[in-house]
Amino acid sequence: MRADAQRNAVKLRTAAAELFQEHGLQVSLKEIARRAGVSHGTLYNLFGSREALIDEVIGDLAASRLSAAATRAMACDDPWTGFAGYLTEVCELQATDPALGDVLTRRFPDTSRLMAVCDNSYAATESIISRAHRDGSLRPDFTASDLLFFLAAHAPLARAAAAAGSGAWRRQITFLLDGLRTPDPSPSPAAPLTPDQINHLLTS
Amino acid sequence: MRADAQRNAVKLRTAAAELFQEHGLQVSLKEIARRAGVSHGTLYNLFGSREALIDEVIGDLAASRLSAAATRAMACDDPWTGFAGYLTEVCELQATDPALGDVLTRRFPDTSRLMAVCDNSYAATESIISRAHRDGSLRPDFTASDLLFFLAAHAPLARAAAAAGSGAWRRQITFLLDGLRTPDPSPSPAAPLTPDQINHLLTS
DNA sequence: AGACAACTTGACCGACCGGTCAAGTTATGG
DNA sequence: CCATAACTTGACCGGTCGGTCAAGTTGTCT
Repeated sequence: MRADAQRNAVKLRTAAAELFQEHGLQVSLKEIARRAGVSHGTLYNLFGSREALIDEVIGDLAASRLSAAATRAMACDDPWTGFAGYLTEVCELQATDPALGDVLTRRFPDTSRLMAVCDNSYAATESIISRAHRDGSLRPDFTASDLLFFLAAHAPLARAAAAAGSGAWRRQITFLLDGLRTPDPSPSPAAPLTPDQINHLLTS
Repeated sequence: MRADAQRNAVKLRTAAAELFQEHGLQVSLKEIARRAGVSHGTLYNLFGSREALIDEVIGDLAASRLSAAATRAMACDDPWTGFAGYLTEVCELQATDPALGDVLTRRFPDTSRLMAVCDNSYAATESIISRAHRDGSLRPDFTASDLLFFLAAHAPLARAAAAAGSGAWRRQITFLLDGLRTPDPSPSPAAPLTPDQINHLLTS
């Protein structure tokens, strides 16, 4: 790769990272090129597709943040505290960084790394949840797909609230957590989604 | 108004109603005109703006459905059952009818009737909630704005889930309700949004 | 220095959107 | 039956987007 191409790639990556974190993963590619001070043709040359760009820019970052949250949760002595902390932390990431909100909702099927990140994260979630199940602190009918459903639903509003300087979303997770550690849970009225189902539901 | 104009208005209204209920209130006006078998110029002639069309098509329907749910809730002997039923019913409306999901989230500021519907609905919600507060069955820190926040967050996913034939959203409201009737609620970590704040947050 | 490959550019494509308006059509009242 | 006001139409405007590609530029290697 020629030196100038390398420079442009760097400019594009940083512009993309900025815009992704500001406005989510759907920002227009032309806008990214504009911010990078480069023709949009160059962007297509160097990356070929939005997915490739996303993968390069967000993949590692998302992987490290999510896995950090997961390992922190598992390192927690108390399974419930670990679970609650994990949920809170992930919501915080979503509120803070629109790109991460989009990552978890799996809206970008053709990003190989990112999908792997999702899968890892889902698996980690399952561990955290089942540890809390065994502990008896988490209601037994709550599944990883329920958590993912919740996260997907709250990402946009958490983002909006955070952008407005409000922590209103924290109230929601407090309510949810109280519902999840309840000693006397109501019967759940429907079967949980299978991983395939929620995957399909989110990507559609 | 000439007879043919009247006919076209009817065609447009029904086409709009269909598309609103299928895809939400943001469908393109040209698409509505297409489905009505009429030029889009005619749509602009007869209604002038998307807001006017929405108001005419959705206003009454939304008002009647929402107020029906609210009166049913207040008619309930047990305040908690009334509250829980109201929440469930509204979620059901959102899951069933994308247009109603959009109504509650106040995304259409220039629709006078619809905004009135929202305000009425919000007031009704406050009554339902405060009745349950007085009763002691609902945790005291839960406000109407919390409910609206929840509804706004869950509308899109409930819709998607329902479209996929899944009642997964019912699980979420079960968790929430258990968190709301908890005898030993956690302290809420942030102030609730004021009506103005949540209004601004949703319309932005 | 010069040649050649690597790279960049921006015009261009087709598709959407909301919105306007002159010109043509049609209902209707006298 | 016809004049006219009411109405409809679709081309057009300016804007967005993703995406392509011929022509021009520039780095690099000998």
